[in-house]
Amino acid sequence: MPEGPEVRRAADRVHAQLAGRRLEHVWFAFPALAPRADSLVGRRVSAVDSWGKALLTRFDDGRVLYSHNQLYGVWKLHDAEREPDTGRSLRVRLVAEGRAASLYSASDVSLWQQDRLGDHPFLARLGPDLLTHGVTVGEAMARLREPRFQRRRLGGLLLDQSLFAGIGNYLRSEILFFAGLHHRARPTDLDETDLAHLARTILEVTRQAYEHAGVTNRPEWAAADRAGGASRRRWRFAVFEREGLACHRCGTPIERTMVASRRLYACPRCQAAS
DNA sequence: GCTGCATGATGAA
DNA sequence: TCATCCTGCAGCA
Repeated sequence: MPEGPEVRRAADRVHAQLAGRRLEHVWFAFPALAPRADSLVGRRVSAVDSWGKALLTRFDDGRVLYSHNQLYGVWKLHDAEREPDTGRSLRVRLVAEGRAASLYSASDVSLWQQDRLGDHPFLARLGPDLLTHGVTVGEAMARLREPRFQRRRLGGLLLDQSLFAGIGNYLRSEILFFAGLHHRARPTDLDETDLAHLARTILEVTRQAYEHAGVTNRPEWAAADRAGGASRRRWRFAVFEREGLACHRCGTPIERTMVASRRLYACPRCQAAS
C-alpha cells in the first residue's frame, strides 16, 4: 500500500482492529526491536495514524511504533489464533484482546518515544500530510509559493515529501493530468488562477484516492474502461500506466517519459509545455 | 528458475 | 543524477 492514501487506509484498519485494546503479545523480527517487545505487553494501543507514507502505532505509555512499507510492506488483520495465509515474511505482530495485526515484508520499523518522534530522520523532513493535517487550498498555495519550492519543476517537486507528505509516483501523474500541467512547469510559472487550480487538484486527487481505495480515475471514465474489458490496473487511473491509450479528454495517445528517475504518464495535448 | 521492474528512499558524486 | 538497498511478483525461459 505504497502512497499516502493507501497508508492512511491501512492505518484506519489497524486502528479499528487494535485501538483501545490491551496488548497480550508483541513480536518483532528485528534484532534491535525484539528485546523490547515484552515491554509493550500490557500496554494499550491508543491510536494508529499516518503521516505521508509512514504509519504510526501509538501506545498508552507514550511510545510510538514507526513503520514504512516502501513498495512491498502490507498489514494483515486477523484473529490471534489464525495465521494469515501468506508466503511473506512476518516482521511485526501485535495481538490485543484476541485480535491481531501483522506487518509483512516491511524492513523499516523502529520504536520511539512520542516526544522524540521529531528526531526521526524521515519524519523530520516531511511536509504536512494532505489527509490528516487538514491542509486548505490557501495553505497549499502558500506552500507552493515558498522560496525553497517555487522555482522547482513540478515533476520533481511533487515527489519531494518535504512539500506535501504522501504524494507518490501514481499521484504525481494523476495530479499533473487533472491540473492540465506539464511536468516542467514551476509554481512561479503559474498565475493565481492556475496555482489555485493546482493546489485544489493536489488536495482533491489525494482525497479521492483515500476515499476510493486508490482509484483516481473519474467514475464515468473508469466505467467506460471497465465496459471495454480493462483490468483494474487499467481502469484505476486517468493517465498512469495508460501509455498509448487514448486520453480521456481529447483522444490523443498518452505518453510515458522518465522524470526524476520515475515513470511519468501524460497527455501531450492536454498537458502541453507552455 | 531467472531477470527486471515496482505505488520508495538514501547516500555518494 | 546514479547506484544501491529493501522485497515480491510478473513475465519469460
